[in-house]
Amino acid sequence: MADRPRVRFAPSPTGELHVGNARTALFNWLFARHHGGRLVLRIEDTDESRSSVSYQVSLVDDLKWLGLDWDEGPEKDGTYGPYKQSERLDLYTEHLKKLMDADLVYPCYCTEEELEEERQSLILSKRMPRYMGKCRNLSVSERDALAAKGRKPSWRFKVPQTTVEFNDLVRGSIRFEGESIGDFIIVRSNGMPAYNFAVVIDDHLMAITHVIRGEDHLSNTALQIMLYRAFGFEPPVFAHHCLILGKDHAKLSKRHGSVSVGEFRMKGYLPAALVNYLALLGSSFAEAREVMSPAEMIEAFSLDRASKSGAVFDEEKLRWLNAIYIRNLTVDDLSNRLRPFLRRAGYQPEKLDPSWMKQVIETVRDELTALADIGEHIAIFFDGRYQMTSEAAQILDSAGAKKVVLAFGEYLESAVGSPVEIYTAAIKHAREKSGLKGRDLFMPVRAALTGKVQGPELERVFAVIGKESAARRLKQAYP
RNA sequence: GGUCCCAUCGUCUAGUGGUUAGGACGCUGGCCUCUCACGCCGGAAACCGGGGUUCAAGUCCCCGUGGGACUACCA
Repeated sequence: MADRPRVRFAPSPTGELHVGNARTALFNWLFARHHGGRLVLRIEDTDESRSSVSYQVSLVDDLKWLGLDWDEGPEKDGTYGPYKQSERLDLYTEHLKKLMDADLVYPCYCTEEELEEERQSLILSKRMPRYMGKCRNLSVSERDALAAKGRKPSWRFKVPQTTVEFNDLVRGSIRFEGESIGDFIIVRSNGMPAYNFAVVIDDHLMAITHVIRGEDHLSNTALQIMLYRAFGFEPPVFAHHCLILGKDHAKLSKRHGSVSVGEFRMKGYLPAALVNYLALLGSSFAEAREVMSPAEMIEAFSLDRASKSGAVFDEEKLRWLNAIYIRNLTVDDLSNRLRPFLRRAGYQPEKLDPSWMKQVIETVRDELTALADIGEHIAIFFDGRYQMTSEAAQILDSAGAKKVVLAFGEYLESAVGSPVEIYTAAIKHAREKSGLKGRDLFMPVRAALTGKVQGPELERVFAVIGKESAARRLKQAYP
């Protein structure tokens, strides 16, 4: 293996960053960092109609959010730029000329309608739908005639009838027979390079040593290797990792639910948790540990531990990891990250007392599995927000419960001391007054105080709510 | 249909010829506890099928079967 590998992540800015692509980026990142190589970020925006700069911005933003930094690419100058395909057009033209001179390509004047027609008739006759090479042997006068009609040609590569074989780093030896491949377009009639053409030129010019990408590119590899051969370029090493699947075992897509990094971000997943989860999907590390820091992942990463079969995305497991990461955050960090989610839940974090808020967060953090869940957990701390559930009302609906709550409230009126002291004494008072203990003692207090039958330790809840608010709530429970 | 890839608990995976087939999520029983969560202890749960090779096959080979990807002037 080259001692300083150069790898690349080459997304097209035609949508939000998909978790599958994020995982490809992660694998490339881990590979580069593990081997002390370089990661190139290249924007593949040759589809003018689908690409947009706003997607490019969000893509770059999501990668940064995930903590996956690159060494060359947008915002990072390098000697192999530009790193955006739309800025490399002259390079493609130049390379097309080389193939023209070598007579390895030809112009194709077929319209999309004609091609579609051919495809349909091939399907009807149960044959493989592929381009049959109609324009391959057009004479000069025929070409001129077509051009005179105003037709702009696309350029097709003359696919050689050879076998293509290569060694995939995760899958081993793979071979394709040339006959099944039709002459494919390398430059479109609008002058833009097609994917297989642009990648080969860019990967070569950018001195990419390892192409690590999803299994969905496996069959493209054959076409690309043909182009490498046509140019006389040395192909890079290929590694095709498995795809992320949905519950139905089909490639993960929008219809399966959340698929973009942005969506998971909105739901309140921590970037570290998402990265950790993605690393676990379809790959394993030497030490069978599930929770790993980026440094540990870099250390243990190896492509030959990448699995070959697809991996079903399991949000439950992501949630579990996320909860662990949330618990490991400092309270200040958690508070900062929670702010936008609080706002979205209708709170005004900037108007709340920071130390009080810190106490609230400390109290509920153990039950938090995603940041966006914060709203439902902290309602009990706000007088105007907590609501009596039917289970709680049921608890309150007994003579014993009333006795407990009244006694607890009675003590509060003249109580002095710290909240914990007051709480402890009030409970003691209620116990003595009612003769009840355990569940019968605590549940009524909890129900009256929070309106719910479950939640954090009562003592902590009381400390956060405070004596006055507690007294008000008790009165409200038994007006 | 064609080409290519893949196949261990429901899910993510360990396993590289000899294991009681291990771990994690989820599920579940218990402990902790006023409750939930956290935490701790336990449980159920898998080698797609058939042929070989071998003293021995989850592991190697072949054939089925099943699943997936690709099959665009998208990447």
